[in-house]
Formats: sequence, C-alpha cells, structure tokens
Amino acid sequence: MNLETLKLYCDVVRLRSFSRGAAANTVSQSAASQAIQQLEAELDAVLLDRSRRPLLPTEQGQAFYDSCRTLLQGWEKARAELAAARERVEGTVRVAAIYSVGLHDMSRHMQPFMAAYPQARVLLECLHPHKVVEAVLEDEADVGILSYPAATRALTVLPLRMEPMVLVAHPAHRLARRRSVAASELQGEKFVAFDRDLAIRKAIDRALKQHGVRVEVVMEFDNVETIKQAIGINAGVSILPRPTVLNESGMRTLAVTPLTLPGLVRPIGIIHRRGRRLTPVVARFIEQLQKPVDGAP
Amino acid sequence: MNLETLKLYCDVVRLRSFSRGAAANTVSQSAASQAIQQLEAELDAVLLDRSRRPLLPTEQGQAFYDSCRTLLQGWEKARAELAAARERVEGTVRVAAIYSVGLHDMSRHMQPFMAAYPQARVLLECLHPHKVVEAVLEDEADVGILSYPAATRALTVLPLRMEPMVLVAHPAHRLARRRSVAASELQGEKFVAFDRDLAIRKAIDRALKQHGVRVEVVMEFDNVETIKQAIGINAGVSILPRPTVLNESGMRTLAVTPLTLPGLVRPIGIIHRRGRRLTPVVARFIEQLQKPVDGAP
DNA sequence: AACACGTCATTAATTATCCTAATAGTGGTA
DNA sequence: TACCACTATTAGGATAATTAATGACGTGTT
Repeated sequence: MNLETLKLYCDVVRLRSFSRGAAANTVSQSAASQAIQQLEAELDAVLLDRSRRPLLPTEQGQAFYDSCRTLLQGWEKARAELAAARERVEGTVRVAAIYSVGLHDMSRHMQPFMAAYPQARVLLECLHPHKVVEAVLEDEADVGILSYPAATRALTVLPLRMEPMVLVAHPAHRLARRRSVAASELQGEKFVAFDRDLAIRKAIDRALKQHGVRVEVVMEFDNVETIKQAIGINAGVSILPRPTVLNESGMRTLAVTPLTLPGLVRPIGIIHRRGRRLTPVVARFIEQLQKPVDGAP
Repeated sequence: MNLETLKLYCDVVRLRSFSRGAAANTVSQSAASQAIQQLEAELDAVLLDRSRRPLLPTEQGQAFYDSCRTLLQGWEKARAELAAARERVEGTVRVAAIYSVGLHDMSRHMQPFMAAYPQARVLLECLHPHKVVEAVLEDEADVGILSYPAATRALTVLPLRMEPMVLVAHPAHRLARRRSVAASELQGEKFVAFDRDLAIRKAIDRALKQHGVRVEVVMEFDNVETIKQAIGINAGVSILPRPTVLNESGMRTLAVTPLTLPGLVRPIGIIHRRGRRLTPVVARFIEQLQKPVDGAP
C-alpha cells in the first residue's frame, strides 16, 4: 500500500476524473485506473461509482477520501518536521573540550568561524578529559578537544598542536626569578600534581623519572585552575602547559619559567567518531580549529 | 513511499534491530536493510545510528518514528471505518415505492425476508412515481417499486405482477349493486381521475377512448387514497387497481365492481440501475418480492 | 433512437522494483 | 586479537508497475 496511490485516489476524487487525476500525478490514465482498482481490491470495497459521469465516490469512498486527506497531510507534516530537524542538526556543532583548552580556543576561533557560517550553531561543553571521550563515543558531541588524545577503534584523532610545558611557581619561590630551570633542580621540591589517572600526570611522572628526579607531591587535582590556586598560596610548584598560564604570566601573579625537560610537551588533539562521515559544518569547524591563529606567537 | 516500509521502520526501531524488524514483517534482513536505506534516501535523512549496538534512532529518526506510528494508526483506523461502513451499506436495502404498493407489499414480504436475513436493514420510502424513478437513478434507492415501469438506458425493469382494474363507486351509486359493468355504461359518468401526468391516467384514458367512452372528469389527484376519499363523498366513480381497494371492498365502505375493459391492467414492476451488480442482500430482497404470497387469491 | 465524443477498463509487452541467498564488513566482547 | 552477532552489499530472478493501443460504456446531440 503506497502513499502515491492514496494521493492519486484523492486527486481522482477531487478532480472527479481518472484522467485528470492521472495527469495531476504525471502517470497514464491506465496506471491510475489499475492503481485504484488494486486499491479497491486491497480494501475489498467499492470506492468510486464509475457508472456516472462525472464519476462520484460512493459513501464509503467519500469517507475514505476524507481519511486519506488527513493521512497525507500527516505524512507531509512528518516530512516537513524531518527536514526542519535535519536543518537544525546539520547546522550544529557540538563540541566537548577539556577545561584548559575549551574557552581559550573557542574565543580565538569562534569569531572567524561564525563570520564564515553565520547560520551555524556551536555548542561548547567543558568536561573532565574522560568525559570528553565519553561524550564523543556516546554521540553527545560531534568533536572532542583534549590533551593526550588516544586513537581507538571507535575514535579518530587529528593532532592540533604541541604545548610546551613550563615550571610554574609562586612569585616568592626560590626558582621564581630564574631565566630557566633544569629538571634536576626540582629534586625534592614540593609539587602540586594532576590526579594520577590523568594522562598529563603520567607524562610528567615519566619525564621526571627519566631524569632521575623525585618530587614531593603535596596535592593532586584534576584540573589546571585548581593547581594554579594551590601554587598561588605557595603550596608547591608544578609543571603546566604554557598556554594555560599565559594570563598569570603576564600579570605576574605566578612565576612561569621555561623548563629543560626534553620531550615533555602536552599534545592537544581533536577526536571524532571513526567512520562517521562528518556534516559539512562540523568539517569546516575542524578546519577552523586547525588554522594557525593570527595573534599566536 | 509505501506503508509497509513505514511499518518495517517502526518495527526496526521498536525492536532495536534490523533482523528482528525484518522477521516481524516476514522479510529477509537484506530486504529490511535495503528498504530503510531507500527510505532514508527518499527522506534525505539519517534515521538510524547503525554504528552502535543495539542500533539507535537519531534524533530525527525518533521524531520520524513517532510520526510514523501516528500515521500507521490513522491508516488502520481508516481501514476499520471502511470495513464498518461496508458492512453497514451491504446489509441495507433502500426501497423506493409508490404509495399504493409501498406499505401493502412491504407488510406481506418483510416478515419472511427478515426471518431469512435477520441482520439486514430495510429502508422504505414512499414517493410519487416520478420521484421513485429519480431516487433509483440518483442512487438514493437500490430498488424502486412502481406501476407502469419503463425501461430506459439506465434502468432495468423486473415485472412483478398485473393488477386488474375495477370500477369503484360510492355504495349508494347506481352502479354499486351490479355484478359487473361494461365500459359503455360509464358514458358521461362523473369521474374522479388520476393526474394527467401519471402513466395510469394515460392508460385509463386510452382504454376508455378505445371503447368510445367519454367520462366527465370532476376531480384529479396524484394518489389512490385521495381518490378513494373523493368517491367516499360520492363525487364520482373511478377505475382503480383492485389490490388498492381490498380493504374498502371487504368493509363495504366502497362498492367495487369488475369492469369489462379488455387490456386494462396496472403492471407493477421493480426497477434498478442497469449494469450495477446488486449486493447479495438486495438480490435476495428482490427474489422475496417476486415470490407469490401465501395468502394471495 | 442512432450517432459521436469523451471517459474508463482491459490487454500485452516493457520496464522498474523488490526480494532472497550468499558474502563482505563492522561493532561489541572474551 | 579473535570471535560472535549483526548489518551492508551484491547479483540474480521474481514480482509489480507502467505504458500504448484497444475495447466498452455513459452522455449529450441530432
């Protein structure tokens, strides 16, 4: 039972003619005749009185006509709603990012992107790194931005940049005035660290161990902001990605010093679900993120 | 776009599986896969997220699923209404009859007919003869019962019986006591006639003229009952079909006398639209009408 | 009443569509 | 990583839809 047949039936009734109904549906008169005979057969009912010119629907045919009109109207409505939903969805980029890159990167890229795609809608959610991965896997986000991105079967990674890591200390700290610091100088230092289950913590631990340096971990947090606060009360020093302390460095609220610790960088990457073809808007958004920013060093 | 595909889609979404949805519609998994791909293509939308087990409808797919359920429900409703209407229509006989045979014939035939077809519904409408023909032509009645039925291109006639015509007079009339009356004895008689546009009037006029008899028409009516009333006040005599004056003859309120006027009979017939195949109930009803009645002379 | 005209039904051949079986590809899981 | 269950793909044969041509019929006209 197909909807074109119902449409045809409605047109035949409305136009009081098979041939005109057929023409309205750009099929031959024969096709219309057969289609409606088949319709009548399937319904086991006589819908039209053909022994009358112009033809007239039977009582049942009239009732069925009314039902069909409602039905077809509902179908058109469903189609229209679908098209509207698609437009809405396809114009949206859902971004999940870790706190330390989320707002920062967005502020730099949002304006040029919105200028190029004014009708686009960007939804940004800042999450814990694990939650970023989860959000992308669960299709709650189209793209994820995070550090130490790991490709899996389900995820594709697009490398974005490498952030150098710097020593961050209270301005009153003994290492605060130095031009640069060697790894060995951190031996035994009070250290504000990332949580043990974060990739950045593991990377820093590994780098320090390689240089035979042991620090005294006094606090552990899951995000950069809290670590900075701890340093602010001189609880210890820490090693953080340079971009996350640009402000504090400029305002001299924290001392930021280059660190001689080869190989220690924080890779930032974009992830999205593997195999999934990206909508144009999402693809353009990723391209925008990958562009070097004007004001960057 | 066919409704089976929509049903299939709903089942696939509901059962969270192509294979189970296919099974529910007794088609192969391959067919289901192809059908829904085609559906998505026609709608130009991704309805299902297959890269997830069990599969999940997209946001649009969910909305479309809801629409489809409503749509399919509406379709089933339309079907059910149609079936109900058909049952109602096919169990109904619409009869249009002239006054003088309507109630009389019905009372004789209704009981045996209803005994044989208890679920049948008989609608009787008593009309002016012209209106009977009109009602059948306009498909407002399935069968018509009338006198002097005329077959046309659009009407089929089934002869029912020939009613002998008798002289009807006031009991005090000079011809009231006679065993029989010859046509010539009506010469110059005051006569209560049918309207000029009725077939029965023309038949009587023709018969009288053939015998060289002229009567004095003092009144004209379009129905038997009024003519009988006029005779009741001795306004004149008339010639009427015998069955229509059976009661008055028995009760001696009117004098009924056989009339020697060869060829003067009133034919009663059933008419229905030509070429139209009659529903079983209508056909049985006609058969019932054609049966000789037990208590008939 | 016979005719002509427009309309619908029927037919047969072509074309398009749908369906199945077999097979390849993919996501989840031990 | 291999396996399992599920879905996509492919090619073929069956089924259905479509059309042009033709026949049947209702309607208005002469």
